Amino acid sequence: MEGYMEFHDKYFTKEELEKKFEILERDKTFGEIDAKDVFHKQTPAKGILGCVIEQSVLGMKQNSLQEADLEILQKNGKYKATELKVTGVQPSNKEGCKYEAKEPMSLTAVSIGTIETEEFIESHFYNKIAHMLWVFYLYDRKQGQKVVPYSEYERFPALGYKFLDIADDEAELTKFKNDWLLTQQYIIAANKSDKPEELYPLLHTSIKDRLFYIDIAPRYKVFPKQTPRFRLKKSYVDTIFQEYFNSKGKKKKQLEKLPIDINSFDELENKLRELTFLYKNLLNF
DNA sequence: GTTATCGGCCGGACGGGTTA
DNA sequence: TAACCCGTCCGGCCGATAAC
Repeated sequence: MEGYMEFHDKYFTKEELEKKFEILERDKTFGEIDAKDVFHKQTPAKGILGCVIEQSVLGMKQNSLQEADLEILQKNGKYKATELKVTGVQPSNKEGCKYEAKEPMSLTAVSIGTIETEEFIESHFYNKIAHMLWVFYLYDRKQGQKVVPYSEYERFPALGYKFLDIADDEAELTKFKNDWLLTQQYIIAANKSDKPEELYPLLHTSIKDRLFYIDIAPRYKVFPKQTPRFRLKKSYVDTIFQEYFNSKGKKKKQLEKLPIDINSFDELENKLRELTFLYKNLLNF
């Protein structure tokens, strides 16, 4: 099919998407949003809410291709590959906080055998996070309900959506790059040892204290075969949600940011050491 | 100091789709 | 058709805090 544009229904302008997604901001449940009745015409499976968005909101056909969900037309006439992510929030007890992220967001595999030779800017990981469109919903437990069965997902209300272009935010991208490099370097080092297979399982444990925005799960295991995957930490997912939810309706309000630019825990520790030194000298003075 | 309770996080199970 | 891949979901552990 090279040379031909295969038929796809995933091409949109940003304005088209915003128009179609208005329905997500009107306090509707997914059952109400589900015009195509995906809930009852499709075998209950994980990711059913994503299917409702794709089919009932965007009018796409069911597809599970291993490629970006959406292509969004830019001002420059080019299309921008964008990942659609549907993620849940739950009621929060934290002060001044109605909802909080429910879970970390899994992204893509830590491909051992590939990541070693990748450049960050061309990596699978980068391409997943560069441009995303997040849809939020309330994971609405009934009294005493720990887990909500799939059959009840249709009563979950949509809470809106947010475009997230990490690729366009250099400071944020630097932090993700740092996390990714720690992962890559660990795998490279493991490969150089006598028993790489014994070191792969220790990946996350070994570097988690230095990871800023991502974590890695599950642990590498040969049998039954388990391959580790990058995830956005729950705390990161929550930050993005709060940023959206707090500025919803009102004029945009940025969350407080550190006055200095810190991109890794190493840098943070250095800064703290500087400050400690500074204050110690002041006190001795 | 010791035990009970809670909540967050780690990491692995599940299961559908894809690939060899 | 079996192994593999990957996104979602969730059990259970562990550390913090409360209660004794």
